[in-house]
Amino acid sequence: MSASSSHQKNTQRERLEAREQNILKAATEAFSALGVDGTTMAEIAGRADIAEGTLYLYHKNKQDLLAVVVQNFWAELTKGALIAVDVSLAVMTQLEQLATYHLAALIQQSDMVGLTYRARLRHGEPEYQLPKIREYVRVFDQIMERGINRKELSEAIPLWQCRDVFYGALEYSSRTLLLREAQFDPSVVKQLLAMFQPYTIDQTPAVMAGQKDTSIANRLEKIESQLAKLLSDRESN
Amino acid sequence: MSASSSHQKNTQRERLEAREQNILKAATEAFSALGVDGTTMAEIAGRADIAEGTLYLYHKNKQDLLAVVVQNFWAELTKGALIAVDVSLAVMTQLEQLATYHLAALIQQSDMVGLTYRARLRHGEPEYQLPKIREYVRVFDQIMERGINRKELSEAIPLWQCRDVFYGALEYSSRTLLLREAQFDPSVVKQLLAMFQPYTIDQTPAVMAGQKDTSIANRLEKIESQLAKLLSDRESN
DNA sequence: GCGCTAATATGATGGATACTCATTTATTCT
DNA sequence: AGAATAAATGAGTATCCATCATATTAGCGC
Repeated sequence: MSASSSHQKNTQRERLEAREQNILKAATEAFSALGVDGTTMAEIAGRADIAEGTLYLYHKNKQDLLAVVVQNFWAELTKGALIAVDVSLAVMTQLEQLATYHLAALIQQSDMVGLTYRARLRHGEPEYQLPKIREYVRVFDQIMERGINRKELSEAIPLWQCRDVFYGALEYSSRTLLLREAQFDPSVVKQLLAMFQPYTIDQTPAVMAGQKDTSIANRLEKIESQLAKLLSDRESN
Repeated sequence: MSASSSHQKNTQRERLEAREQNILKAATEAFSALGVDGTTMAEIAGRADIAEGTLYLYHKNKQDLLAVVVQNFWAELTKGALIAVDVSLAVMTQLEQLATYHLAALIQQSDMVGLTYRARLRHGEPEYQLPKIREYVRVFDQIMERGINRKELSEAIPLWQCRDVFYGALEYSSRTLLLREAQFDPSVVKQLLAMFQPYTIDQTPAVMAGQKDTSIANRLEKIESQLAKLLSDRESN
């Protein structure tokens, strides 16, 4: 029956897929624990229960395997970020959620940050940027775009510069926290978001500001009309 | 004569020092051009015109040599930063000078950033921070301290978080600019500094704002009271 | 079930490189 | 000048990435 043959095929494919996953897991754990230079291909092969040569059927070389490991990490991070951000809330709240998620992830999986820097170095130099990281960064961009569409953020906001401030500050903060052997610190996120405040268009205050203006204008108008009345009275005398 | 012997000693020491400098220069250029993995000890030895074994009289191993190269870079950067910052100017201007200097340096010597990440990885893992980098970072801290002392910055300013925002944002920005093959962009510095504005205590504007407020409020009140008097006088007539 | 073919897995092997060490060369001191 | 000390050398070693000829397994028609 075709079902049986396709079942065979599936188990075969599944075995290959499982092996692929085994290698990925083994490599991730090894790189993470021992560092890139501390990890030999033999070590990875051993952890994945395959021969050293077999690794090269799945990955061109060590650098390539590292890139796959790192890309996988950022892809998973993207999934988590999309879950962590609640699109229905205010944009600044979404940013807070993303920042919190990002900072916590960097602290918890700090090894991956180092591996990411290492994976970027292709020997054909042009300081490549990994596609999965681009996708991850898009989560931030999407929030900002929503903010502009919803008129919660100024259209004049310099998007890419904000992005660099956002991710740059969080990465450096995570390193600082790790250096102090400190835990996640929500004040980092709070301070960072406060710096974005100037770009927000606070809905209610806009109205309040208008009210203030009208109150001054009203007082001025009243004064003007009273003055005019007085003057016209004086002239008529 | 002792002068002659000391002269001998000096030239000897000078020769060793010169060799040390030769090695440093050769290693810096090689690492910068070829990357850490692309640079062999033989390559460095060749560029420094010495035998491979001689390298190991000056540096324990490749990793150690890399660390020296990177430390030297940051030490030079510190010198430059201290020159670039004019202590007599307003603190926000000093920050602008430092940011400009830092961003320009990162763009111009972007290889060094990658080498720095590589140098941090000691095999005895604890994510060491290089002393010369700490010194460099102190330039920022000193400016901020000055700002607090001079009452140009709020005492409540979260120092280390600002530091991470500052350096994190600039490093990420430099990467973005390089990725776009763009040049130095002063707007990056301007936008970044604008985000620090809330922490400043603007001297003259504070007074001016006070004057404006009191002046407008006072003028309105004065006018209103005068009007009220006139009106009441009119009524009494 | 049974060959035949194609796909997959293996580990011995080659080449490259970081680092060592016995030996050689230079320098200092008397 | 000559002994003693310091510096330099490069052949040798161990390790590791990557390859490839060989071995094993799976797919499939009969």
